Amino acid sequence: MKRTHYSTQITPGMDKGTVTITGWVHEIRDLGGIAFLVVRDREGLAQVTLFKKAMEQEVLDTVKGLSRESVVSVTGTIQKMAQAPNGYEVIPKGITVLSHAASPLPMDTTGKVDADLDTRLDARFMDTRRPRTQAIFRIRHIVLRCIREFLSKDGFVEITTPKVVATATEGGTALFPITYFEREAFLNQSPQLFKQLMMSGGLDRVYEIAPIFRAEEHDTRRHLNEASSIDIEASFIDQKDVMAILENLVNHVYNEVAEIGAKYLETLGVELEIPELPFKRITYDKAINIAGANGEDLEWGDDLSTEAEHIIGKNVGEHYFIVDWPTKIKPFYAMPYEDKPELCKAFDMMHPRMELSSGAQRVHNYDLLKTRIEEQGLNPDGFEFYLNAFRYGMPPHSGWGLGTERLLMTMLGIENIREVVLFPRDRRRLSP
RNA sequence: GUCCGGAUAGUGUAGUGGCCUAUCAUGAGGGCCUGUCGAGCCCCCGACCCGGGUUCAAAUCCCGGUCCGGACGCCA
Repeated sequence: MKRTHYSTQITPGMDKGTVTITGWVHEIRDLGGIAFLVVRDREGLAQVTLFKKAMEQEVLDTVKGLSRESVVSVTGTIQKMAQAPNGYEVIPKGITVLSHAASPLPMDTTGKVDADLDTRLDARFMDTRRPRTQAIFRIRHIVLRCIREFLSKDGFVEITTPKVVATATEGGTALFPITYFEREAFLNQSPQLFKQLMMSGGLDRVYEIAPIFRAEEHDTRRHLNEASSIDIEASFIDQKDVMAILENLVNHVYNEVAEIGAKYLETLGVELEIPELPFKRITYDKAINIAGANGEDLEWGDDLSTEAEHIIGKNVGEHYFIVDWPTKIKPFYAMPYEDKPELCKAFDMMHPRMELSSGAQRVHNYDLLKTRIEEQGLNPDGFEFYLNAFRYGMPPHSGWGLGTERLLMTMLGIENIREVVLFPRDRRRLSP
C-alpha cells in the first residue's frame, strides 16, 4: 500500500524495477486480450498494462471489479515502452482496492464532459482531482509561499491577528455578527487596526496572510464574503516605499510562478505576461479625466465606478497605481498631504480588470487621527484600544492589503473568483 | 437590492404548441476486440425544477415560487 513513487517520478530508465503507485482509477480501457488501467495521482497519470493471458486470475478479477475513481495501490514491474504515455508502463503483480468508488460519479474527471461551476463546487472533492483544478491550487500555493519568502527576506515578521473582534465601529463595510458567549462579537473585515498597533508595538515590519470577512450582499465574479488578504505594515517609510515593495512583490510572484509553476501554467493553457517594473502611476484626477473622456462622467470626490475601472484599465493596459485620492473617500487612517489636506497619501494598485490592492501612508499623530475618525462620521470612543497605541510613541508608517484571490484570478485569466478558492463563501453558498 | 437570461437522464446538451414513445455526447449495465492513450463497434438503462393557469393538445405559452448564471449597485 505504501507508495514508492509518484507517477511522474518513474522513468523509462527504471526498466525492470519494482514500484508501488497509489491513486485513483482514471480510466480502464479493456481491449479484450489486453487491458489498460490508468492510475492518476497528484502529479500525473501512470499506465498499468494487463496482458490477460499472462496475468494471475486474482489480479484480473480485481480489475474487473474496479469502478472509475476507486482508490488503488498497484505494485508491479516497470516496462520501458515507447507506445505508452511517459514511455513506461507498469506490469502489475498485485492490485489492492483501498476504497471502492460508487457510481455514477457526481461529475466527470477526465475532461470529456464539462460541469457547471456550481456542480463542481458541490463536488469540490472530486473537482480538485481534475488536473486543471489542481493546477490552480498548486499555483495558489506557489504564490503564497513565494510571498512569504519575499517578505521574510525583506525583514517582515509574520503575525496573526484576531478574526473575532468586539466592535463594529471601524466604519465602511458591513460585518458579520456572531455570538461570543453572552456578548455580541463580529468577524473581522481586515487586520488593519491590529497591524498598525504592532507599529507602535515595535515590530517595525509585519505581514499577515489571513481570511477577511465582509457581510456585503455583493454578487459578482470578483467578490467573496470570505476572502484571503495579504497585508503588510512597515514603520519609518512612506507610501512610495510600500508601493515599491508591492510592485516588486507582484513582479517577483509572476516570475516565480512562470518558473516553478510552468507545468501548471501549461495545464491551464496560460502564457504568463510578467508585469514590467515600475508600474505606471496616475493620479486620481487623471483617472477620472480618462473615464470622463470615454463617456463615464464622475464628480471629483466620487469613488470609481466599475465602468470607470474598466475604461481606465483598458486605457492603461497593464498594472498601474492610482495615487493622490480625495481624503474624504479614503479611510480615516490614510494620511492627508500636509500642504493639501483634501488629498491623501493613499493608492490603489490596479490590474486592467480590477482593483488588487489599496494602501497608504497612515496617520500616526493621535490628534489628527482622532479628528479624522470624527470627520468620517465615526465615534472615537469605539476606537479606544486603537487610539491608545498612538499616544505613547507611534512611528510614521505605511502599508497595504492585497487580495490573494484577485491576484490569482487576474494572473491566470480566470473569470470567476470562486474558481481560485477551494470552498468559496458568497451570498448564497455556505456549504461545502 | 435592481435589471437581464436560464432550469431537460449522474454530467454536459438539442428541442420555442401536435412530427416528443424527447436529441446527442459522456456515464452506468451487458457483449466483441492483444497496444489503447478523449480507443472502436453492438445491445441496453437513465431526464422535461415545483405549484397553478391557458389550450382539443404544454418540455415549449402565462402567473407565482425555488434554484442557477450574468451585469450593475453595495464594497477599508
